[in-house]
Amino acid sequence: MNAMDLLKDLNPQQVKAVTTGTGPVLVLAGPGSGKTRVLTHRMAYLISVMGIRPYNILTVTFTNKAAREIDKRVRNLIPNDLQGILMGTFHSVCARILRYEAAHLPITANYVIYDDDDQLSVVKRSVRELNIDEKLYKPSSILNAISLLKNDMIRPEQMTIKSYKDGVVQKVFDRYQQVLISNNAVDFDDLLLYTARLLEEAPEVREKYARRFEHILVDEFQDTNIAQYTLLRHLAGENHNIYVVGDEDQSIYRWRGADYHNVERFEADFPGTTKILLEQNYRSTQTVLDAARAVIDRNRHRTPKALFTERGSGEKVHLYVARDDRQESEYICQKAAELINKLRFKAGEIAIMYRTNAQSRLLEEAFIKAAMKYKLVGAQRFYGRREVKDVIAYLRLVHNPSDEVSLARVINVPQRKIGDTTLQALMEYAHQLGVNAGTILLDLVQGPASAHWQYMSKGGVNRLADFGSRLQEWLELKGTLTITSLLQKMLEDVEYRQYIEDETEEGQDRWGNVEEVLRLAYEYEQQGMDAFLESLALVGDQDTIPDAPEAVTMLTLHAAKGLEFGAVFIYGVDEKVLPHSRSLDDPEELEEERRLFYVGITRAKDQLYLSRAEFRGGYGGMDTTDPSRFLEDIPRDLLKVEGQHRSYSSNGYGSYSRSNRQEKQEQYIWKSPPNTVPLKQPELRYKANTRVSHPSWGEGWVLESRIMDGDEVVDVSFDSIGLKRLLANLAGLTVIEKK
DNA sequence: AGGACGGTAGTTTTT
DNA sequence: CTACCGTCCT
Repeated sequence: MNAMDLLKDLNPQQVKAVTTGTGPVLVLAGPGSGKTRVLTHRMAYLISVMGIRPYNILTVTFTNKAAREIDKRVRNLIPNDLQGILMGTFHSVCARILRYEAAHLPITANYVIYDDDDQLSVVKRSVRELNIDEKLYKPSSILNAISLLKNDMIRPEQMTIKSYKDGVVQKVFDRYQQVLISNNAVDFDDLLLYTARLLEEAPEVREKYARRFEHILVDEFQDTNIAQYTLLRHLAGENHNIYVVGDEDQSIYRWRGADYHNVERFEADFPGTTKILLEQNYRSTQTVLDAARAVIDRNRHRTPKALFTERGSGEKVHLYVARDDRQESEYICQKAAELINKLRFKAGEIAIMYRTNAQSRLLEEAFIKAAMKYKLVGAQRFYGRREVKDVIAYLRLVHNPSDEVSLARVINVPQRKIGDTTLQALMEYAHQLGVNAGTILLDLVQGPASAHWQYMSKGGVNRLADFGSRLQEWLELKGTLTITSLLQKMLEDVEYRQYIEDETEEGQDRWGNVEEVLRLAYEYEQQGMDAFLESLALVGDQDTIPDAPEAVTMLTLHAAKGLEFGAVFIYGVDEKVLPHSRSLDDPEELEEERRLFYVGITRAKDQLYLSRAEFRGGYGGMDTTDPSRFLEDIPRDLLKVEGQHRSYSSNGYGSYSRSNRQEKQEQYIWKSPPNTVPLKQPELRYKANTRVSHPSWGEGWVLESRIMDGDEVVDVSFDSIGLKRLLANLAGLTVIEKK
């Protein structure tokens, strides 16, 4: 492909970004401005115009999805020209480097990667061994602290101890790391950390990679943490050809260690950086962009961007103020139905976003009631399922018998009468001798001849030895069988199927999940166990969720990043929800909440619906709310307020705490009775024994119809699917005949 | 080893 | 309010 063809569909800013010279480049790309487009065209430009060999290019992303997308799009531009390129997520690139450079590390090349659950179990064990009170210091909070320290590349001994808790974290951190190393395991953070340290401390390794990667490209740069930034700095140290793309305004992972100040650091560390702004937006209407800009402009430490579009101003932003959160969810459901039925929106073009997962519940209820299809993003994870983890743990154990976390997971699953006491005794004994439980287990296979036999409990030792010989056998088979056959053999040996597949539907599902793992294993026959386990650990299941274009998407604002929808609803734009109550006392966190709102707004192509409720279900009863402070920043003339409640006297967004106490009193009056002016009871549109027709379920008989909460609720027995409860206003039923 | 009870916490989650 | 975890009891 020649340069002309490559550039023909780009705007001037994009052309500049794609064709700029070598050296450090910082592309700040507003939402919808063609960030991925620029990155992929730049890669194609490097290879086909500048003649760079793919082997000398490194491209890193945060998600597998992004990596796949970029790969696909570059191949589209320059087919068959990517041989030798290294492209992948930070974690997978690091995993590869570490496998290759294991000789420099405290682990061997067949190390396993621990996920959150595994990490937590190591922390728990460490906490117990150190006699720390789990009530006072929750393992999950300690783990969180450890993770942040690792992201910042701080070793236990480098910590500043400001509180007793810091001291606890320090001790656990130290122990935790020892356990990981002795298990020949790394956690997600270690992948980055080990690589960053390796490049920092081993000049010959650093030079090798820094020379190879003549050009480095980074996606979503604003989300890098210190470890990632450090490793990039070292990798780019030789050639300085580092091309980073990002947007400070979309940095929403501070709590995971991401530090958008890396954008500022970048300019300082790489003098002569070419900085390019992409400000033309191809996604949203000008109204949406103006609202977004009004919200984000109040943040500091950012490069101001003037997003513009050629799409025209479009519709106003809808703001709906509901009485309570239930009504708010019903409103959204109803509006979504309207968009689909009246405005011919595809359900898949509609998304509902919220701050916390818990908020999805009322929405789901409303959708179920209205018989509307929806899909929930990020609810249940395939790899998080118990049976999947069990099966993987078996495989990991055979791959790396030092892995005590996996051993502990499977040694009594299915039950082998090896209880906690026996296992603890085994591990303690092993640690005293400075070896792993697996080592002892395998030695016990010799029976009473084993030097360790007498140190185990009488009852437990035989059962341990039994499991040991199983493990021994599998280890011997490992070299001869394929992954699939080995896995099948193991599952048969332990009668795993009988264990999980009971008569229930759930049992069937579970076995189905196991079969899915087997199927995945089959795909890795050629690449081997290392690659298979690595991909299980590092490849999320984002794309194992089937696409459902006929359903409305419900997702958190975080999960919405990088996506776009024709119509976007943002649910719960109230103080303490967005911004979240936990962020209120920290200005940095408030800025991040603001970015989160910004990300949500800028997902919308045509229609944006913001909603809030004057009463919201707290932990106990109902709480009164204040409108989100972010709403105040959106100019009134961009909004169309659609709420139907209370006075709009104060500022038009529903109650606002100008005179809070008085307001509250007033609201309580409002609450009881709930409808001071009783809503007119709508008349029943459907009666029992009426033949009706539904757009998707066909015909059925009305069994009963009544008014609930001011809505007509109809029970219909459909010929196709049986009994359904529907809202008359939304279901779109037509009467066929009356009996 | 599994069920019942009680206490406690209750954001976001690319890998 | 509920969902989850740990503990205790059978």
